[in-house]
Amino acid sequence: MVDLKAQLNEAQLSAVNTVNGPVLVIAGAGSGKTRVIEYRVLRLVEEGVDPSSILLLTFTREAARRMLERAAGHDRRCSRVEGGTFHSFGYRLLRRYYASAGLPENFSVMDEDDAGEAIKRCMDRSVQDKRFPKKDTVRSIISACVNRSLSVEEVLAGDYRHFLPFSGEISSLRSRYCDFKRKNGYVDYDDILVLMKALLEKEEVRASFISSYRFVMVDEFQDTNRLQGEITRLLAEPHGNVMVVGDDAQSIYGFRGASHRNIMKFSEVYRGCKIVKLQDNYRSTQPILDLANSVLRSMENKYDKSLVSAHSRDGERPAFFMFGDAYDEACWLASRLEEALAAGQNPGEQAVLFRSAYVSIPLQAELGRRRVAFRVFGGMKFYEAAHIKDAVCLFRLAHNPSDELAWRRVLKMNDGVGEKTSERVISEIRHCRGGMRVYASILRSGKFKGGLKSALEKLAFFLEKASSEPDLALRFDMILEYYAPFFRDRFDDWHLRNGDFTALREIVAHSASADELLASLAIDPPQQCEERGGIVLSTIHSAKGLEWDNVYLIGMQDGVFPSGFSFEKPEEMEEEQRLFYVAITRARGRLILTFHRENARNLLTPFNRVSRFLELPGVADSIDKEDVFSWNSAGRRGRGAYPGCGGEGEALDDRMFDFLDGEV
DNA sequence: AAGTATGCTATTTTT
DNA sequence: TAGCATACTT
Ligand SMILES: Nc1ncnc2c1ncn2[C@@H]1O[C@H](COP(=O)(O)OP(=O)(O)OP(=O)(O)O)[C@@H](O)[C@H]1O
Repeated sequence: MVDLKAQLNEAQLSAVNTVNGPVLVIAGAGSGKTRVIEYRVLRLVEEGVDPSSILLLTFTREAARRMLERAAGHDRRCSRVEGGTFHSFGYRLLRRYYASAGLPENFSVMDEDDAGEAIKRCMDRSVQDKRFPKKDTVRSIISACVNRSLSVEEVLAGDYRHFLPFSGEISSLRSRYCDFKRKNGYVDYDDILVLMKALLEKEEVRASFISSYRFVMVDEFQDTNRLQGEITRLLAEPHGNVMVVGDDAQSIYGFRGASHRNIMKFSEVYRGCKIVKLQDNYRSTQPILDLANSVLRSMENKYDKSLVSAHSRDGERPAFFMFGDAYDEACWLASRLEEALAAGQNPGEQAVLFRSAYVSIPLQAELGRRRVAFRVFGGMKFYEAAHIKDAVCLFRLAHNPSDELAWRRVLKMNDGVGEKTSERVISEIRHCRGGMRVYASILRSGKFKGGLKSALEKLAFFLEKASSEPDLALRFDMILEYYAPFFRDRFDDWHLRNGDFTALREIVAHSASADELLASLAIDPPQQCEERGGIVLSTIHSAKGLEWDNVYLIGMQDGVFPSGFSFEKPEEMEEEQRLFYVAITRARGRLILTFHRENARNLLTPFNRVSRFLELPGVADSIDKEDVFSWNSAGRRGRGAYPGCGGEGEALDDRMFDFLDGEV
């Protein structure tokens, strides 16, 4: 038995020991909320609760894996606890009850790319007006409707005023898109939640499935949306044993329909629930927390928190550096990281965080040049690259020949085949039923002529061969063989992209089934497939819940962080500020912020001012401004006299921000 | 008629 | 840099 008292403070202990009934744990960053879940799982299992009757819902699958792994370190049975995201759990539910959800057995999960293509296809028929929203915008609008439980009009009125005249058109497009999904057995991300909720309301499912989960825990509850809140309620209904954990000040997914409403209303929905507040911060030194507190205090929405280091840990004050351009910033940081590694620091304890993925590109180039190992989290995912998507669509087609979106992509790989020709071929096979042979025979039938004919014959041959190969890795090899000529033809840099296939093959080889593989590519995309270890480069969003000894927050330009898209929207500005709070509180002992002048982002709006967050009351006083422009890639010191950029420890003042508007 | 080359524009965060 | 509209080519 693990001695809980040695691992947890009193408040944590009371949360862990409240086994029955609803519990709300609400507390600031680094106060040990995740640890509460970990030890509560452990305690339940050690008490003899069947691990498979415990359900742990987290924000990413990785987070669940980490928590359960740690708990399993104390008691191996914990690894049998059911854990994952709402989406991954929902997917499993749909696999089991597909019929009740009105889905065919071989339904497939669309990623955003697929959803966009499907919408475009539904759009072609009606829309002419140039001012009509683009397919990706339509997708966001439709998604917002689902995630925020609003009508198209309401979403438009809130965030897309200029599209209000198209409200009717978008609504009908939405229903055409839904028809398309239903006819073709597709499920998009939002459908997973919608169908999941619908299933959980069915008697059949309640009796057999829900009742097998006797303890439900949800982490990061401040970032759940309305549907997820409902789902949580339904899961907990039979027994009321539900623990939710979160920090309203860390709500950073409002753009995706999440609302801290769920966590704020929890105690109203569950009257008499146990509320646990954790006061002590075990993660960071007090100087870092002082900065975080200043950010919290200057928020419009008052948070009644103040983070206090549990052991009054003192340490370095956060430092701020400015650079003349992105390259200087990258070189300086790369050097600093190299020094840290040379001094024996663990690369896995160095994290570079940024608001948007593109900010990290110069640093990636520089680290690559210096052969420093790093991993990237967030931003463009590996599986979204065109060549990977091509290979995956070939895989999908071999697995399920009624996958219309995969057909479109695969057909268009051929020269001379575009929108119209692929549509023609698809209309021939659309009403096909049966196995691959039926589809192949249509491709070979005399309906097609010339180059198209031979292309389709090759495709038919490949599909029959691949679909009859049971071994997934061997099937994947066939796919690469078929794809190779297209690949080399289409991508000049194909030799650079080749390594990705090796990585993809690894994933394929480790998958239990084609269904599992395809679902996990969509629902739980591998962030990246390169080697483990190395310095961490991550968007702040992807850094949620994590911590490192040294954190470098780069790209502190106003317009980058906070994002310029949010300037006019107070609610989004608050979210940006919460994001700043999240970023700061990832650091254990050292926090460094950097700014670089942008010379040529585009001619209209280079973001050359320092983030307004650094001007917030108390913030400047919590940060040491280091020598400005004192370092540059040429290794020169003090690149000339810049007004207001002088000496050591000088407090940030307005001049510093203003001079940047002038020519440097 | 359909496909493709070219040049313009907008460019966040993610299950 | 990708996606889209437009003009050009087959
Ligand atoms: N009672 C404790 N004694 C010592 N260390 C603790 C205690 N509780 C938590 N910690 C440590 O504090 C750090 C932060 O804990 P944890 O990740 O659980 O915080 P959190 O509240 O989930 O943070 P966040 O809100 O940022 O996700 C971890 O390194 C954890 O091991």
